[in-house]
Amino acid sequence: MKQLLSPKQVARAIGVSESSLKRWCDQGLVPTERTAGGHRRICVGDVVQLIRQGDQTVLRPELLGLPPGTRTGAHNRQRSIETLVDALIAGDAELTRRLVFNNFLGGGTIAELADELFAPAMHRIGDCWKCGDLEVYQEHRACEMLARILHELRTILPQAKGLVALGGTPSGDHYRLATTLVELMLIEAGWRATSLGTSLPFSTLTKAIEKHRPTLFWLSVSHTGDNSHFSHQLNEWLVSVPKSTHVVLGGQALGHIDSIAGDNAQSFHNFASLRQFADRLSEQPAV
Amino acid sequence: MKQLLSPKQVARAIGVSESSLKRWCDQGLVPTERTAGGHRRICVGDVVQLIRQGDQTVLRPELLGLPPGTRTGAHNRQRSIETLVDALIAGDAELTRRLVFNNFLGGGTIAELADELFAPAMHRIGDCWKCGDLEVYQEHRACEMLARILHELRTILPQAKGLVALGGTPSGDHYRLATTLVELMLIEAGWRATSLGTSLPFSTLTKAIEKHRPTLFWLSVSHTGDNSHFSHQLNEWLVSVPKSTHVVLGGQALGHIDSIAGDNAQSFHNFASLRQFADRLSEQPAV
DNA sequence: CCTAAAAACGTCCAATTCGTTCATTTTTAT
DNA sequence: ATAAAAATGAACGAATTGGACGTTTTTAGG
Repeated sequence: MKQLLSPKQVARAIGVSESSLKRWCDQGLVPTERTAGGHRRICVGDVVQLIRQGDQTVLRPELLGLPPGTRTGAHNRQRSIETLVDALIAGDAELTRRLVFNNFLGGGTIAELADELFAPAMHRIGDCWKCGDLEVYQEHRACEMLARILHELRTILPQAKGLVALGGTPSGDHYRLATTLVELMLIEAGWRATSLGTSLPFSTLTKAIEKHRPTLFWLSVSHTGDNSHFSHQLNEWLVSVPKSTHVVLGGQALGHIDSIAGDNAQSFHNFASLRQFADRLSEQPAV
Repeated sequence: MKQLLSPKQVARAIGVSESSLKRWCDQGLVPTERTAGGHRRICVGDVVQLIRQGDQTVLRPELLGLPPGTRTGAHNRQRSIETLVDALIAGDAELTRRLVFNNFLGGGTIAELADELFAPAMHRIGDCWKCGDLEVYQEHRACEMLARILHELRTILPQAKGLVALGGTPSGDHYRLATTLVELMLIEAGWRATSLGTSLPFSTLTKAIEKHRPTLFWLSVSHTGDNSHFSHQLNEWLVSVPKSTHVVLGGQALGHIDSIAGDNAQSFHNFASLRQFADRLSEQPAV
């Protein structure tokens, strides 16, 4: 439920006078709702947008339900990654949350955040895991924490009523983060995106597409059992997808796949390019 | 035929105080009927009209649309479950959220919510799935939606600094909801509970316990591959857990397990009894 | 049908917010 | 460097909000 705040609360949270905030509301810089009596009500998501777009400093993040210690400003991405990795491995949920929110409020799209922060961090954790430097539970816990924070971010993203997108991961692939990130990114880009979850057989993907007729369908492939078998199944499925649905593929495990069949399927190696593709689709809704 | 709501219900739905709403009714801003005794009754249509056309009186339409549970009557719960199942199957995230939040804010603990709402609903969905009445993606999507809402609930639970609890699901068990529910329930009960995630090998559980020395460790078992093999591994692990950690077991798949080794392990069949056990543990922190 | 608990009534009041004006500070242009 | 323009923050009376209270109506359950 979107939390509504009074101008005074918002003003105190971001450290400006109530007068200025009211003026911004009246100028349309901040989407404002009104009570029947004429009092302004502002929802947290819009405040967050204001903070991200402008260069407002958050003085009292706790008033917005954001983690304490949240500041905006220049961030060293490299340092952020390292700190984040440490926090994730240590299982420090609070620190993780603060780091993510700091980077989110500092501006930049979800796609950038995914490419420059989450992907490198999880990649690094994956490496440590393979080297045996990490316990399984540490890796799993890290994913859990990030997933939780992504869900939290989702609640403060403005929800548009754009085109429909669906997606998920194929059978045997239980990696949830990537598909959740795609969902978030598309929502930020104005889509009505829904992640169907993980480990979905191709047959049910077909059913979902038949039922919801999405403009975009993403398949996040982080892990495949038998590569050639998967490749075969994938291509068989791809050609069966109706032309009205654009299929996009992504994920580490795609490197092992030879070719991609179907003339409305494409694979992407980062979130930024996928975002670009999605934006182009949105601009020309006539398919 | 037309649904009538009390001022309190409408007030909560649109996010204003009951006083204000009553004033608006009396000013004629909201068409209001009266009972013989003088109580106001507002019909849903008028509220949505007030919101839609409302020159500027948009607040929070998202809570509208259901007769909020007046009391924990069995009748009402039954209806809640059915509505929830429908919403989950249809993939209606908004309605699902509304239902869950209404039931939570209407009073009752997480344990009650889990036993009386989530468990029956998911059980029903599981049944439909087995009967083939449901697509795989519908079941997965339902889990995704619920998981997201649980994470949201978590953010509004007060975080205490009580005893430490860890938990998760064993290898091969990817069912996330149950372990998340236990985590939530324990947090509500004042614990510092962390779910380590799903599909965790017993060896890493041991490592986690060694590292964090939790007072309580839960294992949520919804799915086991080979029952006898799992049973053997489980019992072997149980006896290896240090005495300072109480292990609790739960989940549908536990019915297939014969016996439970270890004198500090116990199994539970519902959330309420687990909650009781956790409360007793909290009261006598000296172990 | 009757009883007790829960919800809603009407009223009151302190706190908050409204719209406006105005002095002060910051930015921009000459 | 100076003046004009724009943005800020404080102050004001009027209006709105939301919580508290004791009383009355509705509802749930024996």
